[in-house]
Amino acid sequence: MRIATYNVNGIKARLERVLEWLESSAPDVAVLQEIKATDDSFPREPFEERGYHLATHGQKSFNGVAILSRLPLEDVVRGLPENGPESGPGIGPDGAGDGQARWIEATVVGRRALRICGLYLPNGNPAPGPKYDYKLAWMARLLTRARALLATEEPVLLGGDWNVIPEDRDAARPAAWALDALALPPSRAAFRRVLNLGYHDALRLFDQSDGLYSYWDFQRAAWERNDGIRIDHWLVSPQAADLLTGAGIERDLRARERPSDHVPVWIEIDA
DNA sequence: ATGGTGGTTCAACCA
Repeated sequence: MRIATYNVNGIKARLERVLEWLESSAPDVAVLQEIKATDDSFPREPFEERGYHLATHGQKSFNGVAILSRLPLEDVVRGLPENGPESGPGIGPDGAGDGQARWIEATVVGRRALRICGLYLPNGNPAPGPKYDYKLAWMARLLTRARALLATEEPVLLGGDWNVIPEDRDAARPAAWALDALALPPSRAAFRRVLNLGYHDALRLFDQSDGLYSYWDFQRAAWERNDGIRIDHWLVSPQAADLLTGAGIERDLRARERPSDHVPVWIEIDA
């Protein structure tokens, strides 16, 4: 089964690109981020006509996540649970913990049942500040959820725009990101805490090379200069890692007309 | 230090 993550940066503006990609890449399941649409305004029909089941968790103007699947989506959960008050600030700058639509999960049953989570982790800039506090609090909630999912001993896939550059080798110009919320040590440590639970960075199980990027800024000709970063990831549980047969980045999509600033990252899983 | 580009919604925010 081929499973992909794609930050589309606006489903309405990107609809044709996304439909082309579904045709050419043919993922069985896809998690989308930054749909920037409410559940009511998401263009469902083009996806359903192409044989995809669809679950959205959207909001007006910003954020928003979705899951597409050729197989039915079961037990859909929208929103990341809050931690208790003992675990630190769980609310964002707007006072809303789950007011931002950044998390969706569902089960897809092929030959195995897979729990698939799509996430759009807060950017966190500028750091320090309330937005960075929100990022770290959100990552603490994510860690709690990741731990609970691990306890099921089922294959779990955490895919999306993590807004974390895990290591310096994941940036063309690491020094330029040293003080950015995507690369600050607390961001990297919170990302590693998920790995330390036992999850694996799927791409790194197959490719240890430098120069693997999933995002190039629209500004300063970042794509033309290959000034990229790797921030879109699949973190997979041990039971899911057992089934993995490949992973990759669809870099070429960044060169198309009116692309997203992100490209899809996929995994292939024997399930 | 600033501004560069793009999406959404409609002056400003987010990335």
